[in-house]
Amino acid sequence: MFAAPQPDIETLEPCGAPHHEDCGLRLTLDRLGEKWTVMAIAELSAGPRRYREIERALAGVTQRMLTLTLRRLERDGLVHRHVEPTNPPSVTYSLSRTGVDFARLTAGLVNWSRQ
Amino acid sequence: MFAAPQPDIETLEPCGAPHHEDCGLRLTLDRLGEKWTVMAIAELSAGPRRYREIERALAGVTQRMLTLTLRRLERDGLVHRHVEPTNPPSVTYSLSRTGVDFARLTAGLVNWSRQ
DNA sequence: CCGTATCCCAAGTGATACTG
DNA sequence: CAGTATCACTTGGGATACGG
Repeated sequence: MFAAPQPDIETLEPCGAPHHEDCGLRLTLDRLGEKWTVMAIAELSAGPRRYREIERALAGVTQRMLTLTLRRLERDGLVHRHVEPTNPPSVTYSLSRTGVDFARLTAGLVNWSRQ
Repeated sequence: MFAAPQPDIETLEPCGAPHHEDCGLRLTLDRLGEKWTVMAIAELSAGPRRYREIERALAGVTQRMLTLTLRRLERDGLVHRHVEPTNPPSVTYSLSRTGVDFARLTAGLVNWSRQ
């Protein structure tokens, strides 16, 4: 994952404490709480996408938020960003191995949320 | 679950749009993003707990945030709140059926976050 | 097409004090 | 014991405009 190792669920308690805010679980949860992350991952789980394609798929997202979301995902190793230096430029995003795992995880959330 | 039905992952896109903010997935994700929710659920997954016990388990939580968290979980049907009208009062929280399901789901998140 | 740069507001959270 | 009531702060996110 993208951060430090973490105890199991029986000793989960201190994870929210000030001195534990950088733990892996917290990073995961914070990410899930971000407004556009899961939808971006879902869209990319269907295959590589260009910036504009993702923008269209995520109805209502602003360019600012989409860029922020994708950059964070890239920083954390969940997506790859490939730039084709044409004019105008062409940028393609795709899931990394970790990103695919994450997508599987969130698919479980999606299903659970339906019933 | 605690809200409206939802399309599957292939048609997930509009879920973040203004007119879809009340969908089940969004509610689930927002809840996961809340700071103390998952830890409270984890603590309760080990058995019923009194207010003070949860407070001690969630190192760093304020009374305000703990109450807010538990009230939201109760409102959404994930935990039960049982008041024993003694003096001083004794209040016990426990997971509902749905809460147990939710705990299982988050356990997956915990494991994934560890590596 | 693919972004950056500002400005601004509302929500989530924390600190602290008080109470039946 | 199990909360409420305020206040103050920080951050995420939206609106808008501009740029290579």
